[in-house]
Amino acid sequence: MADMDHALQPPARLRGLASWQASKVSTLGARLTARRMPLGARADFAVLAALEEYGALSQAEIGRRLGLDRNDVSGILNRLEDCRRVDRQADPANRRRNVVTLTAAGRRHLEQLQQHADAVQAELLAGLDTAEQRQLQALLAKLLDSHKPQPA
Amino acid sequence: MADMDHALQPPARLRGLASWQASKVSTLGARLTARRMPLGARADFAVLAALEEYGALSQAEIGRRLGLDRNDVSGILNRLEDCRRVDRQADPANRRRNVVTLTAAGRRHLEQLQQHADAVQAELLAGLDTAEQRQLQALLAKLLDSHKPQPA
DNA sequence: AACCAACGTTGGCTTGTCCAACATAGCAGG
DNA sequence: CCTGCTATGTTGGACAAGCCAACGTTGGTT
Repeated sequence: MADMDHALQPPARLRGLASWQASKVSTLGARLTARRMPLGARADFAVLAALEEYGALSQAEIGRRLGLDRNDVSGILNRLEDCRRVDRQADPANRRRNVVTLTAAGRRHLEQLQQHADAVQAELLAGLDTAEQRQLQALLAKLLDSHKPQPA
Repeated sequence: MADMDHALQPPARLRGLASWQASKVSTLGARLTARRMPLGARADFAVLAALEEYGALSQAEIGRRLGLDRNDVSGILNRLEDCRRVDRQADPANRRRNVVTLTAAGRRHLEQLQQHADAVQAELLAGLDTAEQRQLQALLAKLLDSHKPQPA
């Protein structure tokens, strides 16, 4: 038994490697998310959340805030616009830009996704007590802040 | 200034979402890794580390310990075998299995990759002090342990 | 003998991340 | 004015990771 437990452990060289750990936690989160959310909902959630918090944004601003490429923002907005969850119009003040706005349907969809996200969050962090969960979130946030300039 | 800082922040709905944070940290680690390591070296490192720590393994065991699919293990081993970094032979005791062994070249390559991994690790965690780094690693390890049964 | 489970392989599909090229629009210099 | 330079949005494709399906082989069970 103890032998089998030991046999299933990942090697020590990986157990303490933060980039490997983060990758595994990330795919774990992706699996849990996939069970509850419709297809491609993760990116949608991020974009809708940005619009809800900051109001109208250009696509480039969305990308900068979320760490996404312009290209991918474009595709996500196509999906969202098809479902009438965002409104995309040329900015009269700067015709290079598109002003993206959250619609009522988009706001409703955001709240739905938020519930799924909360459920996934609880499931993912179930093995940690409340204090540990907050610690983990704080440490990850600090780590990400320290790398802010880099993302595209 | 403070305005612009605020403008670049991701929305609050995401900042505290562990699955989103982990995903971002993961891609950050991938970016840092890609700058130093040859192509496809992350999976190679994991497999070589497993062989170094546990000795000869079957492909299925490698997959279980690393949370990888059999399919992907197969491909990784093709790469490693082409470079003579592992040896793959049918198990005489159970002809379904392949016994995978680390070669001297594989061991050398592992140590090289370990150095790169250490550098990436340091860069990734640079924004945290030593105590915070250990805390983060411990919390991630505990989280992963709590989900052990699930991975394929 | 017949059935089922495990193993390794091939092939393909989906996400997420990223890069290159293009056309348009604003801006700065002369 | 005209000439670059930058920013923006779009299209297309490359690439790694993760996953699933199917197949043939082998081992174990009944």
